[in-house]
Amino acid sequence: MTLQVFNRMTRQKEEFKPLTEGQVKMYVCGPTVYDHAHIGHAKTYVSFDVINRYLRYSGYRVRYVQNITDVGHLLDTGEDRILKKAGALSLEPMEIVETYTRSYFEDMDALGVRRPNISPRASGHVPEQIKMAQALIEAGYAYATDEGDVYFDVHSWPEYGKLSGQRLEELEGGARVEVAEGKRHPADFALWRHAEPEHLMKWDSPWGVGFPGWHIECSAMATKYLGETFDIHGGGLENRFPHNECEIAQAEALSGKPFANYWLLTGSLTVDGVKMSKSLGNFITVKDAIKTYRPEAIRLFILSSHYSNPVDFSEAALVSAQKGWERLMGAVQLTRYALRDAPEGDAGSGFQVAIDEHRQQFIEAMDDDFNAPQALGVLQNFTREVNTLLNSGEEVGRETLEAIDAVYRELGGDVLGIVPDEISEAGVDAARQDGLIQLLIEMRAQARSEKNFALSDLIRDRLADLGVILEDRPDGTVYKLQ
RNA sequence: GGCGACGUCGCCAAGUGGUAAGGCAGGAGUCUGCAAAACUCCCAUCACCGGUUCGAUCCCGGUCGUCGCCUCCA
Repeated sequence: MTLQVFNRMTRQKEEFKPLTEGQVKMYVCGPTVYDHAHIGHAKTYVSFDVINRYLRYSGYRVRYVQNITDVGHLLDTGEDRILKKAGALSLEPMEIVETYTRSYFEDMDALGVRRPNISPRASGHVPEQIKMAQALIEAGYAYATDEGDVYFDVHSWPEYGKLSGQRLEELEGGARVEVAEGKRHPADFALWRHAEPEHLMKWDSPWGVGFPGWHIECSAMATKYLGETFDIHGGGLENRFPHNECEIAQAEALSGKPFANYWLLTGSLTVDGVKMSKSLGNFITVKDAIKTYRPEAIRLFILSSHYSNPVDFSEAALVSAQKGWERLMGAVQLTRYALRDAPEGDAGSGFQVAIDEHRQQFIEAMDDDFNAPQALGVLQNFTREVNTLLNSGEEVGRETLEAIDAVYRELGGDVLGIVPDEISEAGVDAARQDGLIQLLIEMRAQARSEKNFALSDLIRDRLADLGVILEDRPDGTVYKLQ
């Protein structure tokens, strides 16, 4: 079976065929860097991270471009988000941009999100945006006003609204926005805005001093790095209208070609049933979430529902995800313990059938529009079988153990990013810590053999207080770090 | 009002025209010095009402409800 994806543009599941055999060009709308990222961002970017990872696992070469919006994204008051923040903190706008860009990558790194191949900034691509606006004017799709603003003329582009199913007539009726001076139609959107003298981020242009509109950066940068047509355009569903719609209009009006072949949009994250967003103030930052939960558990929580569905955040859901993750990791750890002094040879090779089966099921799930929740189910079923095997008392040879470990590393690690390569605490002397714990385990074993259970339980309890959990197995005692 | 989704076990969440994965929680066991972990067993007819069909949770229509977008948001 080949990869199928649900294309929001055509509203159906389609076979994925990249423009160039073996290569995928993907663009995902990135964040506006005026505040710390929240877990709503995490949902979108972890989702696309897994899509990126799975495409690579499937053998594709991927060029993944995700922009950083650092100019032009206005509040409904007309203020630039970044300028507003800069003014409030008496900082240069670019200090704000730098601070939150770093913060964003810090958070995504912590969540195990692989960095895009290119993270272009809007402010670094102003010439490209001006050029595109100019071309749109020349082609008759945009017009400049006396004030020095440039607007896209939505009526000149009959396909405007095709992604979201919006019709211009309906928009007119529902328009609550104050119509800017000089617009021919309320739905016309800005490609370029003139800057007032006190405005800090501004550039020269054929229409005077100003700054680019929000939507045009994505069209300009996606086209620059991926070409006039590329394979996948991603982002959050809430940006479908007007942002994605405007991107399409700008790019396709100029090129006459499809902007992107497949539109993959993620469902929003809600908190107590309400969308988490900066403007509502009900957001939980990634930095806060990581203080309480393992990054892998946060990933598992996000991957527990399909990327295109909305997901409701709750403490209970996170706890449940973390427990589920611990169950998986129990088997991973058991496998790696067994591997330490595994007998050579292919004992237990009958298990290879189960390995192949589950690997196949996992691939089938992911091939079906990146169905991570189902793939996780496969991994959990696999885990039950692994636990049964490793607790059976039968000899399991190195070959089989390595094959099991490979499943966890490749599917759980490389693809889903929830199984770390090494189970150890960062920043501590792992070897010394391990030695000390082993010493205590030996002392406790001695106490147990003398039936001194008071002492053996004391050792276990005191270690548990330190976050070291001991588990007695027929073949000895193992430990887990909490 | 318009556009787009969704409504599956206590919670989260996959899925299929032929009586429904998985995780969490819960109950009963096995194992254990006791635990923990693990394993076994138990735990849902899929919002409601019509229709199509031999048969629908999955297809169509309607009702109710929830959410997103239409205004900044990933």
